[in-house]
Amino acid sequence: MAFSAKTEYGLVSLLELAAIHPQGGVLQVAEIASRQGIPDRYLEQMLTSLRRGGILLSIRGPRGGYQLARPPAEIRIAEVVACLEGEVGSRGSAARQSPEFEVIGGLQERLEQARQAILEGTSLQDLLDDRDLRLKSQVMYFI
Amino acid sequence: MAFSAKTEYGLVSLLELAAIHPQGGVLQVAEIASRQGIPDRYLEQMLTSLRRGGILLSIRGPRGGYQLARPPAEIRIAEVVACLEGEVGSRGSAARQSPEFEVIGGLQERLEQARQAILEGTSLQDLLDDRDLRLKSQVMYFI
DNA sequence: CGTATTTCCGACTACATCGCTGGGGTTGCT
DNA sequence: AGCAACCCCAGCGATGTAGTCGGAAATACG
Repeated sequence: MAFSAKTEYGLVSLLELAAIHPQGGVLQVAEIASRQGIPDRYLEQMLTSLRRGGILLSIRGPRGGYQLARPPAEIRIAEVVACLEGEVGSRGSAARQSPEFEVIGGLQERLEQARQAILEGTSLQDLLDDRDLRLKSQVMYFI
Repeated sequence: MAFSAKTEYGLVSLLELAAIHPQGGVLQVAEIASRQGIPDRYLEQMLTSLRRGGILLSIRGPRGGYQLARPPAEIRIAEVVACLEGEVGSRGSAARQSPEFEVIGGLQERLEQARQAILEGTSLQDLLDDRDLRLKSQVMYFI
């Protein structure tokens, strides 16, 4: 199932920050937003969530911005997604109590576990490597 | 990710119908609805979708109702889910075109494929077996 | 010290979707 | 004919999503 815009925007921003992390990179909201074509006042909220979740650090004032709190290899995507689309409590309508509903619930659990396994097994570094691969093959195409 | 109520209700109804399929079972909307505590006028719509999708057959008039169009082993859950939560066209917001967005898109594709693999690999018969197992162990508990 | 720049916080709006209800129409058994 | 079931579709309230806005707090810089 698709990510929400919140989650996409947050992940894209983390990718940008991860790309320049070895240089201790800091980026401003407006910078990321204009580069990715995202409304900057909206992106602000996602980056704030990520800071509250301990994934980003922020620097206030002029020449401020955001940077990763840890190296990309130590940031699991599961953590990021939980941080961005979480906080919507009260899961569904209390799950009916017939054996049939329980069976369906079990199926949903298996689906959720499969999803979680992928998100847990993917780090920001993995996505960064993927991006670099795409970038490189695009360059190859130009030659 | 969680199923919508539409999908849950549809699957539960199919389970009820599958349980009595060997007897060529037919059930009426009101029957299923009251047994599962679902609003009957709402359930009607799901069963109509399933009929349009070729998963159910309907019999009109008095003594009418719904029955499976095929044996439960030949009904894959993927088909059912597609039928129930489909028909929402215009996939998202045209997917931004930066390499970073493409990487995220790739991740979403992998998630979707994992989900689809489970749904494709599960038949209505599998869920029915699961239900019978739960039913049996509940009986054991009473003794 | 003052000002400009940046993040921080919370409220607000517009729009879509979801879960559900209702009003008839059609079919077909008896 | 008459009733019992499915059929179609229109609408409604609640909720969530995407995006906007106004202004407060922090801080680099002249």
